[in-house]
Amino acid sequence: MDRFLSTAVMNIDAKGRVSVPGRFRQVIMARGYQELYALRCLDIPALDVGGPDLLDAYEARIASEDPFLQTADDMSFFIHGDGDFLKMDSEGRLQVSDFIRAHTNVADRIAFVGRGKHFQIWEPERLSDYSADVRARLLKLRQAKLLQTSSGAAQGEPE
Amino acid sequence: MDRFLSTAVMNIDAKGRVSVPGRFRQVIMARGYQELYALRCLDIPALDVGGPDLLDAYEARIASEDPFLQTADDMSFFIHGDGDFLKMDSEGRLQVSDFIRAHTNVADRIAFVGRGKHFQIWEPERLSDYSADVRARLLKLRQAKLLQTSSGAAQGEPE
DNA sequence: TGTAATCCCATTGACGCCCAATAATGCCCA
DNA sequence: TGGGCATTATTGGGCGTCAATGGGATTACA
Repeated sequence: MDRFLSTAVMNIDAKGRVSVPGRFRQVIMARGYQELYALRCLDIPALDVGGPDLLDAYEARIASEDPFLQTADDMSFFIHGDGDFLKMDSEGRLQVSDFIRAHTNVADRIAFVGRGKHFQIWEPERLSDYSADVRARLLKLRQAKLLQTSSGAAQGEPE
Repeated sequence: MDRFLSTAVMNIDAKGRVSVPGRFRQVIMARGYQELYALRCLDIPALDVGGPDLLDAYEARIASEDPFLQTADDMSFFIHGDGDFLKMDSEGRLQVSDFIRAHTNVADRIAFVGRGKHFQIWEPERLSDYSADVRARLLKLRQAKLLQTSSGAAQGEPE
């Protein structure tokens, strides 16, 4: 499997380092990432972390914007200038920099959240809050769909 | 048969392990699953467990969404980040992790419920409650249909 | 030359692997 | 149809391995 999946919470040691979960390290190697690039998410206190192809997705997004509008320029600034590299040491640990701390508010524990082709970094408490929000939104969506199609009832799950 | 069918309740041992029912293990092998992936059901205290193709269905669903809307992001978060791997040991047992316990409330016994292409994990008591709920809903639905179609009453039905 | 990042090695503890014991099931034969 | 046997599923628990961690030594950088 070469996708980042599941969530793991790791401890930050006295020197400010944190081990990247073994499963994630396997994915990083399988994908051939030599270095990790981190971007601050716009509307949530999390970082998107991935290889060079993390930028590809964003750049494709920029390409679809009108280059004369400010949006494209803002996006470029956000992606190319406002990110940071995360270097892993020989043990697969990375330094929890101020860049990470300031945006996520992590203190002594840090959550790694798989997102398929990349992963996210969260402060565990904030993550669980966000997770509850997401689940509530999806449940609402599901119930709305039920009302659309048939009469109520039918509790089953997605096939 | 290569579908997960029926229900089995198994004991959790002192080391926090539980044997996957032999019948389910046969299906797992027949389907060639090397590892199992578990998702927390949205509105019930159960886990959906299946192979990698459990994700495939969801990812196909995501692909049909506008990737820049929040719904697609929520779905990705739920599927990629909010699940967990269940590793089976050489005897076909799996570790009952906190991830499982927190959502299902299992203590010392755990119910495996076949759902065709995947199966579910339940706390036995809650499962029987849920089973009663499902039957009640279906019965209500059926009776409502009866009233709609034919003249009222009609108590005894063909078995 | 002080600070911080990186490397290296030791320790720990969880997890997977293995073997053995018991229980359950199906099968065969009288 | 019933009893005995063989096979398999389910358990229990010991042990080794490896990931996660802690901390000292070394190097890079300002």
